[in-house]
Amino acid sequence: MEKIFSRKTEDYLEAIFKIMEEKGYAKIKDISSFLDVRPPSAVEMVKKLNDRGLAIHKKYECVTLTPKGEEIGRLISDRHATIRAFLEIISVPKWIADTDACVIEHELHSETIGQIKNLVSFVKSAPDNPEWLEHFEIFCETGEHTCGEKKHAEMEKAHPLSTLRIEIQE
Amino acid sequence: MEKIFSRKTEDYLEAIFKIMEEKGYAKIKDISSFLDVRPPSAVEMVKKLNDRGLAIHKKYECVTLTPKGEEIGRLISDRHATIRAFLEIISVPKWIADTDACVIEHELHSETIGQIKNLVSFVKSAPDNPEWLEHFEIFCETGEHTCGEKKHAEMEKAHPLSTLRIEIQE
DNA sequence: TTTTAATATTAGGCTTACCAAAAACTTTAA
DNA sequence: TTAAAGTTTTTGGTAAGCCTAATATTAAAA
Repeated sequence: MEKIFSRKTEDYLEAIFKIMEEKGYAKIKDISSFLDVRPPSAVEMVKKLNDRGLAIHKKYECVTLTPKGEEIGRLISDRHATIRAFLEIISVPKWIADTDACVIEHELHSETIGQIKNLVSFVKSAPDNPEWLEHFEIFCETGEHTCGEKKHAEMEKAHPLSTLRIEIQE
Repeated sequence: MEKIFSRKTEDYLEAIFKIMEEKGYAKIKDISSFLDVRPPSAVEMVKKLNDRGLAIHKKYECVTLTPKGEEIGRLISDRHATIRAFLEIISVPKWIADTDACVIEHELHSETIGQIKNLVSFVKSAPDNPEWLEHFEIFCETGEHTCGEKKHAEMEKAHPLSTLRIEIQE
């Protein structure tokens, strides 16, 4: 599938998809509060989705997705889950993982998403919690390899996770 | 640093930063071809950057960055390198890694970038090419853990890398 | 059933960032 | 030093998405 849809189009399709998963249909208000926009914005976009055959909507009635719209909604939703799972694996706090997944779920090449998916599968299906993940976590705290033979003098210290940093620099 | 700058603002600052790294200054044409936009677009944005104290530009003259603009340009440029390095570690082809890095280098929480940076450091500073990376690559091809004890029947096959897929689904 | 509250829609406007065409300026080459 | 070529700027327009305020419709409560 070529890149055809704008980021916002995908956002709306994903939102409607998720709302429909729960309730079977979506109202304008559901969509606008899900995406944190005002109702007129949702109306406008839903109208476009309808015209493009991605959603079905008649005035004052509920919104549903066409098969095509649903396909895209599900795809983006899956990407979201994949990216989120990956971010959690590398110890990004859940709330950040979720919003950051929103940000990067669009526009990544399928190859990239595929590899992230692989990494997630690799870790989750590993015999146990793989050893290197523990090593990684220790590395995050200390900047040292537990099993380390070489010392890396010129190596920067790892970037510690902190929930309290307000001013953030990298 | 709070999120203040639009994605495009950051793109322009990064572009000017990189061009300046090479030549010491940037011309409108350099910027517009770097970002693949037409000169009037570059002129327009450069004017804004100038007004916001991020770049210096007088009519018909070269563009340079102020210290503040340079700081941001460098930050984005670093993020780009980090993300790209990560994508290459998980076997995303270079050309995809590069364009995808462009896409996700903006708007990610510092915590997230920090953890990706940690992962990259972790792998690159590891005593050798860490064992699990090899395992991961084998996993990508076969969907199996080499050292695997448990079998995961319900596990999906890994998503193979393919340079030839035209139609892409996940 | 009628009033009220909630929701949806329209109308009109804003901002960002893009573009093409034309005009202004620089640089290069004759 | 003037003409041609190249670059930059201005002008005027477009599209996507968002907003507020006002209006229309539906749903709920009296």
